[in-house]
Amino acid sequence: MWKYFNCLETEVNCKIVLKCGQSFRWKEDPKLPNTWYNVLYGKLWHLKQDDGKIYYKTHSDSNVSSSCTYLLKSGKFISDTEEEQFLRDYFQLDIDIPKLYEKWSNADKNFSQLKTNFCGIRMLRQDPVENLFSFICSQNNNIKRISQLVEKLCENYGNTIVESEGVTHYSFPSLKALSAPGVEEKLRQLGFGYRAKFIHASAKFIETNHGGEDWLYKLRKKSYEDAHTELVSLPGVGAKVADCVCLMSLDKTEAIPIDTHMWQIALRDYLPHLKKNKTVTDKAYREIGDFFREMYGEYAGWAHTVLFSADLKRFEDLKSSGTKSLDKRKKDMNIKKKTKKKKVK
DNA sequence: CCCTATCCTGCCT
DNA sequence: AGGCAGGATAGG
Repeated sequence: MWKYFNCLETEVNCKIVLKCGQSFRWKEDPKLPNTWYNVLYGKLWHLKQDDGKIYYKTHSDSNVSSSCTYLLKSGKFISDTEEEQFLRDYFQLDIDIPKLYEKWSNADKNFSQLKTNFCGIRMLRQDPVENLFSFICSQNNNIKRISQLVEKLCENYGNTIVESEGVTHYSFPSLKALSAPGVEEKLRQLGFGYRAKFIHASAKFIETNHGGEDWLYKLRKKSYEDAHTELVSLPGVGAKVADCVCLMSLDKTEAIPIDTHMWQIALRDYLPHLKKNKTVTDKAYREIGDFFREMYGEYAGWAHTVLFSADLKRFEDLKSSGTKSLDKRKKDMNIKKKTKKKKVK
């Protein structure tokens, strides 16, 4: 039933990688610990990491997979016999993470303290359509609600892939489905708020101005700068979302999304002089990105994800260890805000 | 260039 | 019942 290949946790740490906010659809199976499932490219996938191996199996009722637009780096479509190859591509296993960790540790003392507790954190190579629209949903939201919204997109505009144990699993919707008339109204009704307009408008924009999702895939072949410039021309896509898409699905390893978490990390540990800023200006945004790119090199975006995940994990641990520590952290943040305001005045 | 207000909603306190 | 969240945008 399960197939597998060898893969150490120092290479891939599924527990973190699948749940750190790169991708919003991986769910841990409550009955099978350390097991996750998700629909990718027309199939329902189950993954399990154990004993230096990654186990996997897939299901699909329909032949949706034959119509999916996904291409492996080799340029081939995925078929049943190529599932391992697909996973190696999805996890980008040709990239030697321990070696990169070594490099980043030498460049950054702060990083070297993380490397033992947070090993095996790497970028997934996601589908650009799912990646783009998930991150349009992400603005002014937390992971939990982003996941809920993404799921609603799939339920309402995706295809049924497989039904098992009373649960229907859907694919992520196509660009065409999201650009159909009435989508904005429907999404508003479903609780997307002002993001409804952006989702519909971006889908339509790509369809009419660029001729469909092929344009998105082709951004993989363009430079980081070019791809970024193209993406921010979409409605609802600013520098941060564009960098997420560049990094997570367009093979731009140097792209560094600066969200409020990374902003805090940068102020705290690397660029304290930016504390004078009230908001993340375009200039500061670039300064932070350039700083990390200079320090970490070609795969700076991947290094950023390690910093980010470590910070996120700490925060979640605080949360689950009781409300006391959460309150304390919140209070700390409030105090900081107040003192900051005073300084400005 | 920097700053501010506004956009929606659910989840949290 | 009010604050706020893994932002984007328009306008001053």
